[in-house]
Amino acid sequence: MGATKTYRHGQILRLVSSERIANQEDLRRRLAQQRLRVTQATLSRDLQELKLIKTTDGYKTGSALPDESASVAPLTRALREFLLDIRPAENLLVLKTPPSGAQPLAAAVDAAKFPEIAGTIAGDDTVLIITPSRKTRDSLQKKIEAHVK
Amino acid sequence: MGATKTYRHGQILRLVSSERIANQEDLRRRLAQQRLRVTQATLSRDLQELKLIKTTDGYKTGSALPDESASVAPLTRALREFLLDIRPAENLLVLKTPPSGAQPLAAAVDAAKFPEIAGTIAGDDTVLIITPSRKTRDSLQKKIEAHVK
DNA sequence: CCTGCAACTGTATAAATATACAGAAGGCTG
DNA sequence: CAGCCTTCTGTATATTTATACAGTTGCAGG
Repeated sequence: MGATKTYRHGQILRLVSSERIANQEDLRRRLAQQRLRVTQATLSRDLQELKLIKTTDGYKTGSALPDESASVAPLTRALREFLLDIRPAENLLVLKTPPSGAQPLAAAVDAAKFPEIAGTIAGDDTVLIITPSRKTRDSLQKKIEAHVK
Repeated sequence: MGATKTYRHGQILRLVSSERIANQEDLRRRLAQQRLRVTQATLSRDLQELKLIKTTDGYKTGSALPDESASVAPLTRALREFLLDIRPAENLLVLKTPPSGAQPLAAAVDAAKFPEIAGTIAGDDTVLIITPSRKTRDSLQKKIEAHVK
């Protein structure tokens, strides 16, 4: 019974990686061209099983994601909006923000998942970033400064 | 005017990374607890701007994704279903399947995008995989065998 | 002060996606 | 072979997300 499903999954993966499939209706039509006639409901299930992800640029496999864009853009935004000052101190980095700017900024920094960062603590107008060493702190600082330029 | 939007974005990033936000209604309620009252429509726009992605496990940033699962799972499936025998021959790998199993299996193998594979040819019950060298063939063979175990 | 414009948001609704339910088909056990 | 699972799928519908449109607000230039 099950041969067609696996085959369909293979075809879905192929299509998705080779062209832009904007939604399930698109995909259904595309498959129909190859004699694979199924309903949207089935495709909804297929896409879940294949763990394909809907992006603004069509469905993608988790690995084939543009990366960066998601984590970096909001960080740049947050830094532009909130960052008043950067104060290095050995293996620590202190970011100053306007009142109540620290929480959102820290969230954006955390979301960016810098490998240098051991942890962050945010108060009201101050974010403390802890890195393992002076060297990693320096590397991180450079990256952050690059964002605001 | 725009201060609240950026702040809201920061909060969304924080929430999304710290708890499971299954849908926009969830997110709306969660933000409302913090005096951030906006409608689902606004959140739909926010999530797009932040490039957050909806997964079965809630919204995620592109970087914080589980990975692998997408391409590997269907291959395992296909191998379990179709693979009868593996026959190595120098830089070639011959996979035997039941009648008419070759096309779907080849589709799954292709979709997995192994770096070792130069190309595949599928007949009715035989898939021929071509790799650049004996060494790469060996590497590929090991990977495939690992799937069926 | 007006006028025009751009950014932001809500309301209402369209579009897209997920799912409850039921039926068909294959396999397994006794 | 009957009875019983399990898998897969379609239909119909519920749920979720995106968007057309309109209103508000702040700001820039005249």
